[in-house]
Amino acid sequence: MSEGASGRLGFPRAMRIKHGRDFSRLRRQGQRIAYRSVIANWIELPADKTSRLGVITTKALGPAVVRSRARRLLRETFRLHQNELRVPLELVLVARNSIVEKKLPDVESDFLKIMRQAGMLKS
RNA sequence: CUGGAAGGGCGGAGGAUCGCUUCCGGCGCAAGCCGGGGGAGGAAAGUCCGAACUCCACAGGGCGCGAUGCCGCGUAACCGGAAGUUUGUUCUUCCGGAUACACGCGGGAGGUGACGGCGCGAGCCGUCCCGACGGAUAGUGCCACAGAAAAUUAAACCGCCGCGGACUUCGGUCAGCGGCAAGGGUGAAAAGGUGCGGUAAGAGCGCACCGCUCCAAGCGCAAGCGCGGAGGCACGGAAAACCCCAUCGGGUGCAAGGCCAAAUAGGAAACCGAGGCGCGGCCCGCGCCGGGUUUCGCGCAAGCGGGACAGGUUUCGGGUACUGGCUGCUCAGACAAAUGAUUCUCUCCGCGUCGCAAGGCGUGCAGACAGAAUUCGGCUUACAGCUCUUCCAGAAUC
RNA sequence: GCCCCCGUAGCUCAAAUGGAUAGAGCAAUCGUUUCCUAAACGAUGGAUUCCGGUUCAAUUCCGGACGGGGGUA
Repeated sequence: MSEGASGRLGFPRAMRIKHGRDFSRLRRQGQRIAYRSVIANWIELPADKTSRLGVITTKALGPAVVRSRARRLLRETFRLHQNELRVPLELVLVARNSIVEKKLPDVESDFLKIMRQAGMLKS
């Protein structure tokens, strides 16, 4: 059913959170953990659904080129590690200021630390 | 060769794997899958100008408001026409329009800022630089402080000169009545300047020269320049104060505006025509309301759509870098917003290190500024490094 | 994306149509008082966001840049 079962690591547009009400629902009702460059809000989904991701990069982060890069880093991180999740999630990642100078491995380690702390990773 | 100034050009190349997005073709009931093509910039930025396009009313007239203001030439998207081409209202080329009160280039007043030259001097000439440049004689107001006086019959504070008078130590002193714009002083600015004559002292009062104003041969498409002549000289500054004159501008902005399956609330649209109410900043004017007739559609979120032709290849011509044709590929289109991640090779540059050197090794996100959002032209700002042209300075060589 | 506003000491505000020393409160520093601190009193320093232009003269007028804030589906 889900692409995770086939081992592929795609991230098409259908897996993105687009609506403002979805964002505000997750920010208000979801679990929340912040670590270094990332804040995560999430809600667990039933096992037959696919995970969805939304990314928030505020204007305080910097100009457009900086915000775009932060968004791409967070999206790439989620794409590479989506199959390691124990259950599907609706997830919102918020970039913090410290992400600006970081490279992909740093962001990956921050993300995995949060997911491990939340007990969301497969053992 | 090194450094500086001004003005141009470029802003890595090729590949692999994993992703995103769009178009075309194929498969599939569909979700989607497979193959192929495309996928950020010179500033995409700031949103400072202007234009296209959109709807509001057909965008028209007046008032108000805003903008622009020497002259000439040039220019985009867009619009129209013709020819060729295409399944096509597709695409290409040419011609014309559109327009500048966007902007670019050139020129001319002006400033007299910098340097140089000429002249006793006032001043003039040359080179470079700046150059938002209608009107101060349409009117109203302003020019602080200082100064006697700050703008129109200019003006006597210190002065200069004359007259008669008083006093006198016979040098002059004092007050009075007149004349004078030369000198001093104030100021950003004091009502032409330099000299000679003239005079009681002075004054364009007279003369020469310089400047100014007016006329003007001739030159230039024009702004304008100006041979020559006339006038004793009038006209302070500021319109980036209000304002006057001329010209231009209606507002709105792709979050404009258009189409629409399903669901929800129950109305909505078109036409007819007396009255009431409202609306561009305001008016002419226009819109809305209730009534009748006809029709089934409208608003909101989603979706569709508005939405894209600018570069590269080959070769030819003209040039200082470059640029124009020919050929011919067909090429971003998202909407919590694609254009990314990892990595290899090659060159460029910086740093470290080894080496006499050539170069080797290591290191730094190809290393700067920066990410399309309706389109086009311009302006401005940011920018590692490479590179070209011209000029200037220094060093070396002939 | 599009459309609008605003910039004066460290902070909050002045300076009416340009005119000379840019002012006030709080804060800061120093001193007096006190055994010490606070309060009080006295004194001091500190600013027109930046770059050009107009003008004799610019916080004020004009142009540009920079920074900050707001509206709009």
